[in-house]
Amino acid sequence: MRAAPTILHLDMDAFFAAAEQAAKPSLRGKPVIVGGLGPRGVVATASYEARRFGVHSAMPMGQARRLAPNAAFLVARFAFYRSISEQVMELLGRLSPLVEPLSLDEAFVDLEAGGVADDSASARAAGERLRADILATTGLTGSVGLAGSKMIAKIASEEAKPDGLVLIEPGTERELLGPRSVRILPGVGPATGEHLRRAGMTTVADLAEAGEDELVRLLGKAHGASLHRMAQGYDDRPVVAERDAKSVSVEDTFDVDLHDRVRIRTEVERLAERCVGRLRASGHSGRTIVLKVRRYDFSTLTRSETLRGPTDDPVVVREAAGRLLDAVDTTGGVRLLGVGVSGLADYTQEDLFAQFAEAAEATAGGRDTGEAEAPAAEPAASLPGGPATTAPAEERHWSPGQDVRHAVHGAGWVQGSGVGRVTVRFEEPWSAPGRVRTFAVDDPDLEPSEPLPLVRGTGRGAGGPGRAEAAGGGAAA
DNA sequence: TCTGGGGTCCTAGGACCC
DNA sequence: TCTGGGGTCCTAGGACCC
Repeated sequence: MRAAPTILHLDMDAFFAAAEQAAKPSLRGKPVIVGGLGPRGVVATASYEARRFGVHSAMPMGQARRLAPNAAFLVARFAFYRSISEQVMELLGRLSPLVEPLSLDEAFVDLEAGGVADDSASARAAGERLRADILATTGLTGSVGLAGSKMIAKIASEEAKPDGLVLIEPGTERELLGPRSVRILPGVGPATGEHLRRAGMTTVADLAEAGEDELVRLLGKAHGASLHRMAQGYDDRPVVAERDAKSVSVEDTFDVDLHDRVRIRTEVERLAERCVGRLRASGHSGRTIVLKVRRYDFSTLTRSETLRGPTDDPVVVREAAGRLLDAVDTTGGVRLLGVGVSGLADYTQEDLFAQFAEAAEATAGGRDTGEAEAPAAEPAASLPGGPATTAPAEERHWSPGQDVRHAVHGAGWVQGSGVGRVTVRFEEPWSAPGRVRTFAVDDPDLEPSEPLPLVRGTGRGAGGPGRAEAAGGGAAA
């Protein structure tokens, strides 16, 4: 809590969808929906045009298709969004050493710590300059909230959307919050909201008038106490630059439920190896292995096992996950499987002794030479997001939204594919809306390519044009 | 075409220890 | 020995967030 509104919250507007519109001129001004395109996909982000049809984040894709059948439906390209995010975060870093990213498209910045603002006027100026810089660098708009606390800054940026800035003068928090729904407070979701409603509290003012004792009785110690403070407009959480990861996990929802026990085991092992790949990439090892199973009826359970010491050995994690699976009843079918590791330790501080003991124990049954094979064993999953990570090598798969390059027609993106054909629109971020052409899916002139930068000249970020990775050449026979 | 994937934090009970 | 109380670790589940 401070006397000047020097805590800034940035929230990029409809980030994934806006990035796609910036990359694809023909989609500007049109409804765009980004998310999982499979039979069980959900919406990650809907453009403002799509929101007018009632489409929103976390909505099942099937429902989104019914509401907005003419929208462009695109697969999420996380590597691309990450490259834009890095450019934005770098701009934030110029304002202050205290930047706390919350996700790819959202962050808090402590302007006071950066020495760029110490009152309302200077804070507003810094916020407006930031918005202009983001637009110039990425071609995208972001909304800014400024306030004396994190909570209020976040509420302010929400209020500012889209493409705006809202500053809330310290001292006016309570009158601002009072009449609003309890749901605007961070930490009040559907369940807590319903809980409070049944207790007769629907507005923040209701909450503020309730005693702390009552809220604690209703919601538990931590939640009740924190809500009591938030409702008064009181929030003194600092902006924290680096927070260590606490867990790493991967999960897959299958297009159809899995019944075959052997297949289920194979998938768990694959997930374990992917999880370790991510764990190692982050420079960690971990002690607790978690298996997650969602059944046909959406009921979800987790089983965990804590090892004697941290590990980043794929064999150890795979075998632990396998043991956990042994104790789970999967009759009726499995919709989702996940494997996670928590209790993270710095890779460099890893207790090799414990790891050896653990490996020896887990191996009792028959792993041969231990260490040597482990690291290189499974280079497979090359980081999240890459559309083709799970695609079989033989048959080329074209995802809607994917960037491609054609030997004759140049840069474009996949609009759709089916029955042996793929439709490509040829345009670039800075070009006019382009033309559509159709090819055979195995056309040797067509290859996947890297995203182009959104703003011409700022060559950084998206990896630059040209480099295609055409695994093994297009003539897959 | 009914429900993703990656996280965080909290609670509660039991085991175990002092 | 009729019975306490606190602290920590582990496990499972739930709410919430983007």
